[in-house]
Amino acid sequence: MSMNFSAVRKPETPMVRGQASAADPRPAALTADLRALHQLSTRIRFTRGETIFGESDDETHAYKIVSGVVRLCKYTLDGRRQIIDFMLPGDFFGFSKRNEYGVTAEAVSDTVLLSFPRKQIERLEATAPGVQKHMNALMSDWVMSMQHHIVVLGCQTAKERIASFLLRLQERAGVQAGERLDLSMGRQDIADHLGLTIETVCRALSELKREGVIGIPNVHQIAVTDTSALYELAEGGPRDEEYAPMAPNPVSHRSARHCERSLLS
Amino acid sequence: MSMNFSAVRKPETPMVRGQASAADPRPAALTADLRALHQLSTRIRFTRGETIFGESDDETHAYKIVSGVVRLCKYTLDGRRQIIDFMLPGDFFGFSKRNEYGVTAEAVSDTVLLSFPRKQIERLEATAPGVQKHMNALMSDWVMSMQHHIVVLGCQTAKERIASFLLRLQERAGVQAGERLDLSMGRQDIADHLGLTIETVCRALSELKREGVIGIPNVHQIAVTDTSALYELAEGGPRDEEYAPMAPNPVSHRSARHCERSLLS
DNA sequence: CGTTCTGTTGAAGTCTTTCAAATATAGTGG
DNA sequence: CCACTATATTTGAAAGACTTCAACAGAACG
Repeated sequence: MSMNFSAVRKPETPMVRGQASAADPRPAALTADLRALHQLSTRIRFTRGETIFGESDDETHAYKIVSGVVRLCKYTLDGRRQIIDFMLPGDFFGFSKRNEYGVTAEAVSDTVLLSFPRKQIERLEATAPGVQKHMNALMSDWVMSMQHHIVVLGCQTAKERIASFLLRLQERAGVQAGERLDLSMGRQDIADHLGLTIETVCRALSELKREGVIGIPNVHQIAVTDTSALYELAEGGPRDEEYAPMAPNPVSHRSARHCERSLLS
Repeated sequence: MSMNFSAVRKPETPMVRGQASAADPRPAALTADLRALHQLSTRIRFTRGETIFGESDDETHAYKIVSGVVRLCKYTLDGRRQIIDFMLPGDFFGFSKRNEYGVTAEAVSDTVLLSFPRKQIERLEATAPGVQKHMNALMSDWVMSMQHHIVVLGCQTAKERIASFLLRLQERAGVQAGERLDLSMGRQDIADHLGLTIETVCRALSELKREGVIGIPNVHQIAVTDTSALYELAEGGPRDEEYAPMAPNPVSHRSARHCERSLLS
């Protein structure tokens, strides 16, 4: 069973749309290189549900999202689906330094993408050091995000997973306090991302709503009313608690009985 | 909550120990570069349970395993632990292009490592193109492996996870058919890697043993007697079934009711 | 050879899934 | 613009898988 990475998201940059922002904090030479990168791109549209590339397709292009949302998923032989991650506007995906993508990319909503020929990127990487560095940074962020998601899937309860998901989406989408979060993906997509069933996702959302942590004005919008409550759920402790003295309070849920932690060291 | 990647495993190379093998299929210049890399390394030992580096430690060194096993893990504020992956002899870990490691590395067994100063690697990357390529390949493999693990955690039952784990370990360790698989890690480690409890790990192993799929000569060894049975469990279908026509048979477990797959396209 | 740690098995409890049904939303054609 | 159909979401109730608690067995170690 073969697979590989092929997606990454812009680090901090709030939400650059199609062009490096003028307020980009990176050195001038670097942004110049990136601008060169953008010269190579072509605009493409995909409609809701459309497949952008398949897991074993030849990796000919990389993509950057202008608008819309894309899901990167893997299918098992018996038809189970795991959504590795969602890609939001400004995110870059579909490059893996390998021959096939390793994940399937599908449009969650109607989507506009910039398409970059792989050959061109590689040529540019060789000459423009900024591009190389940039790609590495993207990959680094992508790995970070996957590590985090492994923790979510490995250690968290349904409600905690939903909390993590909402917080991360809120951050990435650059939603301000008080603003509403747009969910372009359906409940089934969320379920397949978090390793839950659609019913469990619904119930967890309903419960958070009942508790007053979030509001659900309509199916595709969430209003986070109590961010710190979400944090406590998602991170397993109150916000801003700079690394407590290791396993401080008696843990309640999901196997946390292994706080030995190197008796030596 | 910050994190980043910092580990990778040699791709196909069965199990190089400390030095690039003579049978290395890569171009000569590349292996020369890698040889240069190895000039930079220092030998270090760690004893069972010892911490090699912490999640937020400054990323000063990368490591390659000569012998022993290392676990890369993340701890939540309330003390839950998730083992992102185990590193085996020949594996390279602890480089992330970021400032901190993002994961904690601990010796599962007594371990001998080669330690590479980060600065030196970077210098070498700049001059030796082979090193740069090599690092990218390692990172690419690492991402692949994490994507696979996300599928395991997101879609699989306890028994399936154990099957996936055993198969992957068997492959990586280069265990031949009939040979026994050495488990240096304890049951709790396996549990924390697979998002299960230690009891569930035991029960799943016992069941596989009862079914005649594996043998357990002693706690730290597994004899895989029926590899294809393990495959069917791990991959959700028989071995060598080149991409069935999408969701062929009625799926039994863990939410596989979403086989819409782009009605357009 | 006893103490301690790790692994194994049993039984009860919990959370999530599954199955089922109702409600809401979106899309279509009149 | 409305009625109607298809799709998506929500909720309930029962079943199931995994966890938790508890006790025991076995290996490791001094």
